[in-house]
Amino acid sequence: MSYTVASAVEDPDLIQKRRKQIVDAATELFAKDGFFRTTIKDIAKLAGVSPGLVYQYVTDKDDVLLLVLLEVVEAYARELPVAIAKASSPLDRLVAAISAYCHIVDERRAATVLAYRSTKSLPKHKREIIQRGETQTNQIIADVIQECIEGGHIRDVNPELFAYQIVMNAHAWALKAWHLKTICTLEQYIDQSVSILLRGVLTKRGEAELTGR
Amino acid sequence: MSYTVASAVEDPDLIQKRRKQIVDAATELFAKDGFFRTTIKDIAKLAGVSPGLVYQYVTDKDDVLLLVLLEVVEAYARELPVAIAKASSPLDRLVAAISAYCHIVDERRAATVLAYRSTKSLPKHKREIIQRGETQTNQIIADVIQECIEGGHIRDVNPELFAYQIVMNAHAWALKAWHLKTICTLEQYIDQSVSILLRGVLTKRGEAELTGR
Amino acid sequence: MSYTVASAVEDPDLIQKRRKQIVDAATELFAKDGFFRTTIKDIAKLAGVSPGLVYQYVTDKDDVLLLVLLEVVEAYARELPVAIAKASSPLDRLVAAISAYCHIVDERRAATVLAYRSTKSLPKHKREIIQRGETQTNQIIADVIQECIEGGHIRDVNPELFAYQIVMNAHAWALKAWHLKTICTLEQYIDQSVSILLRGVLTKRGEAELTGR
Amino acid sequence: MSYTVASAVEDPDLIQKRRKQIVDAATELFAKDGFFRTTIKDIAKLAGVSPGLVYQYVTDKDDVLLLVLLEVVEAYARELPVAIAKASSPLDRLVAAISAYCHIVDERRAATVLAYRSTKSLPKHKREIIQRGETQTNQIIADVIQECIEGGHIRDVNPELFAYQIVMNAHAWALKAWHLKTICTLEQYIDQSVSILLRGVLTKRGEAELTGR
DNA sequence: CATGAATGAGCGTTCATTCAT
DNA sequence: TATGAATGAACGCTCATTCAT
Repeated sequence: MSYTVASAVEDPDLIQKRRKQIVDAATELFAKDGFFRTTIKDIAKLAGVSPGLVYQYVTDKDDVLLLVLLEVVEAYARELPVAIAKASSPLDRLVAAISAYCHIVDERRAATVLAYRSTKSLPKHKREIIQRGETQTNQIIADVIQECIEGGHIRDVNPELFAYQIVMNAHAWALKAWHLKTICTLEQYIDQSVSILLRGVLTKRGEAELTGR
Repeated sequence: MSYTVASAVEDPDLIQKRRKQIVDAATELFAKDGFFRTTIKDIAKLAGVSPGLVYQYVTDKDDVLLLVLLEVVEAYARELPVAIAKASSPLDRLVAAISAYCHIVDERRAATVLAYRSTKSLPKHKREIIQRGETQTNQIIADVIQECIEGGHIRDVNPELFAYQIVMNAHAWALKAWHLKTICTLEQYIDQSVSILLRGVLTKRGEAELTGR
Repeated sequence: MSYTVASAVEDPDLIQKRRKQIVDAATELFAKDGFFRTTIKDIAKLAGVSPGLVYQYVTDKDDVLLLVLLEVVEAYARELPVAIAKASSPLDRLVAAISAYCHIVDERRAATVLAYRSTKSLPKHKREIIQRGETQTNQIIADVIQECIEGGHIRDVNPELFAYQIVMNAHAWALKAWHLKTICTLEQYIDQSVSILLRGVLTKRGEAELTGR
Repeated sequence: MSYTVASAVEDPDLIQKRRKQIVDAATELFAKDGFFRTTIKDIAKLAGVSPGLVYQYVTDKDDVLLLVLLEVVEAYARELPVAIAKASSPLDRLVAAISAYCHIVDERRAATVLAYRSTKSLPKHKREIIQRGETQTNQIIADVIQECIEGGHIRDVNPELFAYQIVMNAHAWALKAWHLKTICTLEQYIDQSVSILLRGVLTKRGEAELTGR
């Protein structure tokens, strides 16, 4: 997930501190009002700095968005492996992945929606940085799937594709929260997701394994 | 799907004709450049009318977006029932729904992505009009699911929730086309979708029914 | 002196009218405060239009400057031939050129100074448009000089170079008006200019010709 | 050429050293990019100091310009007398002045152009400091002219005015270098300048004197 | 003395919207 | 009805200047 956003300031600690202020404020405002309706002045004000200050840590308004989306993508890449690591068997890892992804999304609903709304507002090059990050996170899930296939726990589906279905299923919780929240809780959503997504691919052995508990 | 977008012009035929010009142009441009980067002038030019003319058929730039999204939502509501009607058994209807929805999405990839990006740019009231339309379309699928459950073809899942999973699965084809297109064709995508989503919920009877052919 | 400054407005009469308003206002302000200290808003206000209007007739602030300088350069190209045409002999034409150029400069002192201050503020390409116009005007004088040389009225100097000296001598009246005005009138300036510049190059015949009157 | 640019620093040696750094850098940048397009940061960086440091030796950005222009004007005042002193007769001194001024200009073409572009950017008071310096340098030439007149070498022209013509003739070499350089060398330029400017004012005696060699 | 992060006023420019024709 | 010129508020961004360290 390599990227560099240029800054006029040298001190790395200061850069980190200021960028956090800016990104936090921007995330909140972008999520609430959208990228285009949010002004740099709004962000600066909420971050408690001057508008000019922002441009010492960022080249563009685009860059602010990039930083915000990067933060989201990195949070996924950071938290998902941790959740998976707790499970010991391949199948448990897969269940954990489905469930964990939904939880991570739930914690960052606004930011996840933002990613869908705004990634395309980024110039091609910056957009690709985000997409690369996304693909890498998906790969983590695809690897678990691959492992399950090789272990004979689930049948031979396209791992990448299945990973995408799991991811999209989780994202749906954020994208359609306005409605889903009216018909079920997060835990119910996860249960039905696991039950449908997983049962659709389990082998006999996998099935036995899962119900044996 | 009731809504009214005010117009200064009286003649309903003219309103329809002009709005079609405007909406067609806007759909193309919004999809390509996004709502905020598209100007009323751009739309007018592509529609072959003057910028002032637009405001005789629309109150706002927002209104243009509303009209565009309404058109998308209505297309779903129009085409989905047709596709389902061709199938004779409940289970076939469900398979048809999953497949048809993917096809409809594929034909309107840009517009579907647009809906995700831009619905939130609408003021609350207008946004709800769109969401209402979406919910109605989902209901069509939920009804098919309900029918399958009652017929004992699939087990007792939450119909609304399952409908959402089917819808999101289709939308994913548009939202992640940039990557999915690199790993499979639409038909492969549909196959794996049906296979996973459906197998996850089939009852013994449903299973027999499906493999019996 | 070909050039085109793009305009969003179609009607040529309107373009001409508005551009005149804008250029007149800009010329006054640029001359008084300089290009960089003058804002588009200042220009618009003095021209009696809105700031946005300016950008319907001009692409850039640079373009305003280009238009202003073009007007100056064209005024030279327009008025100089007229003044020269009145004289019947080559030598008279040369005297007329020296004198006329000074008068033209005097009438546009501010604009002439502006050209010296600001031409370099133009991007290379636009700058060259101006320089081309300047060179063309110089050529008019160089031609008269050539004619005088061929007629044996003045000795064999480099016509282009001598033309430049005549031009610079006139420009000096604008560039150093702050001081020259304290030591002589325009007519005195012209007299001494003619007397020095011309006497320095006259042949015997030319001398006789001139003093014979 | 009295002037004082205030400084927060006391040590005169340091002031001189720092100001030289600043002025050297500023001269280069102003000449290349113009006063307004050059930022204090640019200057500081090229001078190898911090932006804040600049403001310890200067009150204003204007002040930097003043210092730069002062340096130019002083260079003229310093070098011209030296060149003249070498000549022994009044007429030789006049020829030397014309020639030397052109050489001095040639060595500082960029700075000379800068003076024309930017002097007016100075507030009235600071501008007058520069103009005073300029006038003093001109006086040096005017004095030589006066001497020539009194000695009967040249006829009775307005010394100040003639001095201006000589100065402008030299400045032209810088101002119009973009074109003059394409038609002659500096030496050719000087030759034609001397030949035209001088021959225009020589008395019989002066003429004899000059051709006698 | 020197640094460089921080400020904030102000500029060029865009564009939704209006309205005379 | 339709046009398109005109408006002006608002935005992204720059940079001279200040000041705590």
